[in-house]
Amino acid sequence: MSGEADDGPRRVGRPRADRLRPESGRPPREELLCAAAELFADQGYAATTTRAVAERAGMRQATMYHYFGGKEELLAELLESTVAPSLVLARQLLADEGRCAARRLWELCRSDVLLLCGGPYNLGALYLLPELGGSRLARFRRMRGDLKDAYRVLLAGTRVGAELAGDKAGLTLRGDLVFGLVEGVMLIHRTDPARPAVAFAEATADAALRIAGVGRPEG
Amino acid sequence: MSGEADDGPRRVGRPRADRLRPESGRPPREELLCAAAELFADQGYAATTTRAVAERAGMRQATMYHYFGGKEELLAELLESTVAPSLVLARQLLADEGRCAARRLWELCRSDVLLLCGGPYNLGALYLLPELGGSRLARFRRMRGDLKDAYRVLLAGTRVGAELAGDKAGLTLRGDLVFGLVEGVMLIHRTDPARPAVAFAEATADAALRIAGVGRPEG
DNA sequence: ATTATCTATAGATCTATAGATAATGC
DNA sequence: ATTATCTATAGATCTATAGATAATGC
Repeated sequence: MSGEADDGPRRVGRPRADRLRPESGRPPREELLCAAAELFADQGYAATTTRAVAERAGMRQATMYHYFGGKEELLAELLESTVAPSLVLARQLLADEGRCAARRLWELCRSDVLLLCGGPYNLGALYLLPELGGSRLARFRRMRGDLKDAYRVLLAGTRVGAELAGDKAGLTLRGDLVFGLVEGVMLIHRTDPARPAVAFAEATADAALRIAGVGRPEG
Repeated sequence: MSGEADDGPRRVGRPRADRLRPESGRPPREELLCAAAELFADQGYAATTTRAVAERAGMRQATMYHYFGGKEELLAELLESTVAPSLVLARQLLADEGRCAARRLWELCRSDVLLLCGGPYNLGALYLLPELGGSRLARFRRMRGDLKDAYRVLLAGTRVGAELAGDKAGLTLRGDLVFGLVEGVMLIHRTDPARPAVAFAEATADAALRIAGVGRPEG
């Protein structure tokens, strides 16, 4: 009994005004990112106002600028945080040359779908925003390009990849189709978010290998 | 020699101000729709202003309201005009029970991709807009749902569909994956619009049948 | 008279900044 | 003193309407 409440608001700075949001406990920066993720995915980037983001995070509009330089900074950070884990996994899988390439490709697909559809917000929908052409998002686009390359390299390592070794365009096409499926299923998920994500991710990975032209590899 | 210029501007009403746009000759309503399609697909719906649409169509902002009630009306008309031809084809194919279901499914996929990627503007990108939840777009959403149903019915008619006859959820899942691929490849097309659309459409249809679990049917 | 367009603008935003305020920390 | 927040607002939009204008049609 130290004389203060549970998770007592022993926080520096002027207290917040409305207590509409019930003090999530998370740091404000994180609250802002989550609020932005949800709103961007739901209503789109351009249609989301800084006021909406801030107020969903429990603070007034101007306070957001204490943490972020503007809306675009929020978007860039969200996008990069979404693609980064996939890229880490992709590099691990690329390096793990002992294992069957088809199996590694399957794992990458599964993990990607899960990451994009499994979270509390439909982060995957961010990939579909038309604003991705923006200049500050160059780093994200590069990361996404690297990820797509990883898909292609893994595909090239499969039995089908070996068959297509001479046909560079054909290999790129198949890689793009696989990558397109993985990103495309996020649209499906948006339509029907009730479906269990894990089974959906595995079914998508299976389908990706069928596109590639190899069957599902054994565990 | 009737005494007037080529396609002489014998048009009623006050002449346009700037002659920045070189008189396309098409009716203004159509010019507006094309301008909107291009801008919505490129920059997104919310980020596109009525001024931008009107001026790309060669008129002043206010003049747009002579033809459309507002931005949302433009979007609704564009979306419906995009999905309508697919739906017509889907119904024809559903009725044509004499032919192999897999072959019909292949044709639907091919035609859809071509329609969405092949046009002068990337109309397919409109499907990805987050604004599709809006109330005035209910009719479009219903049409899109009907189209998805057609995919499912055609899939059910294939050899694989017969195998899955008992497994309703499994059949829905496969149908969604096929439909997801077709819509997803538009993302790919956005990244690389240079690739020839016809070959791309056929490759996507092939991939769709591989997802479904049937090989490419003969001509 | 009818039509298609224009100019002008009211009203409603939205972003980003300036400066005040109310906590804790020392 | 430092920090996180607030209030207030300037400046820049953007939408939609009102009303004028410049053609053709009769």
